[in-house]
Amino acid sequence: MDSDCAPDTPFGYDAFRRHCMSHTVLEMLASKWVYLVVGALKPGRRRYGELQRKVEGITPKMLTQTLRVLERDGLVRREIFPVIPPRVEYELTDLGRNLADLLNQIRVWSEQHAPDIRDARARSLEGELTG
Amino acid sequence: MDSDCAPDTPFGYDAFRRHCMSHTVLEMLASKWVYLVVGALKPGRRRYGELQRKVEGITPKMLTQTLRVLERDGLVRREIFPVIPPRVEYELTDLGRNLADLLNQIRVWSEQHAPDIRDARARSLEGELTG
DNA sequence: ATATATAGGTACCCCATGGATAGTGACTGC
DNA sequence: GCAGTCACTATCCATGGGGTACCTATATAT
Repeated sequence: MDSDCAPDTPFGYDAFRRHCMSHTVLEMLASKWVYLVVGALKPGRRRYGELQRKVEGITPKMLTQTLRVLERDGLVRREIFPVIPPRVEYELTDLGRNLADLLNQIRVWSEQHAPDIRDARARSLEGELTG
Repeated sequence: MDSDCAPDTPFGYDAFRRHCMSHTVLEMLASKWVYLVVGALKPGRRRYGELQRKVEGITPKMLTQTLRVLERDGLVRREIFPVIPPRVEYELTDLGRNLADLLNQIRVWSEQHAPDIRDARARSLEGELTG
């Protein structure tokens, strides 16, 4: 799990190796909810309910789970205001903002190339049916 | 599922909306095996077994499944040579290469920032124990 | 002749994880 | 006094990721 998984690579880490720390980081990032929650936090600090409304279809369980993972890994900061009804705000850390720029590019790519992929899927289905 | 999920966004797609095509694209990309297989194909065309050795820990089932999804979505091309023992080669399409550059940045990020995240996790655990 | 290795997969089973639904506490507004 | 707000937690169920075994057809080794 330490950096000695690939001493010859630029940063001493190699995500292709299953027990390398960078592999587990990739595992954490490989979630559509991580993309979307980080994307929703990119413009600035947000409350729980705002995130839930922005990320359509996320359940409270998955939103909480995703936020806790991001907090644990130092990408998100959580601030609780002891008022009633409760008020909790989330914001990206420096590390989180750094990552958000990259994840955002992927999100934009998926929006840009959605038609290409839809066409590819259609062609693939077509080929399946006609032989 | 069509582009009318967000007519006002730059490309007519919005990944935050659950039934938008770009959301399903993000869903497809949100897999560590997609990252690693695309990363392994980035330098050039590769055989099945080469991919299996490069992506440490991937099972034949997941490798096949991942490659089929990438092929279906037009990111990877598959070429079969009818010889014995069988020979099958995979390579990125133009669309796949385009994506690979982005995914590669994420993989590099995860290698660069693995120590930061390890430290954050350690601090998080520490806080749990001491209160 | 028999055993083993290769290459690129399938077939099968199991359990962890994701997803859906319901509930909770402490107030405020009607 | 009843519904609504807010940020969750608890519980159940189904999907799908993951592991193992197996397949075909040949070349090589014993």
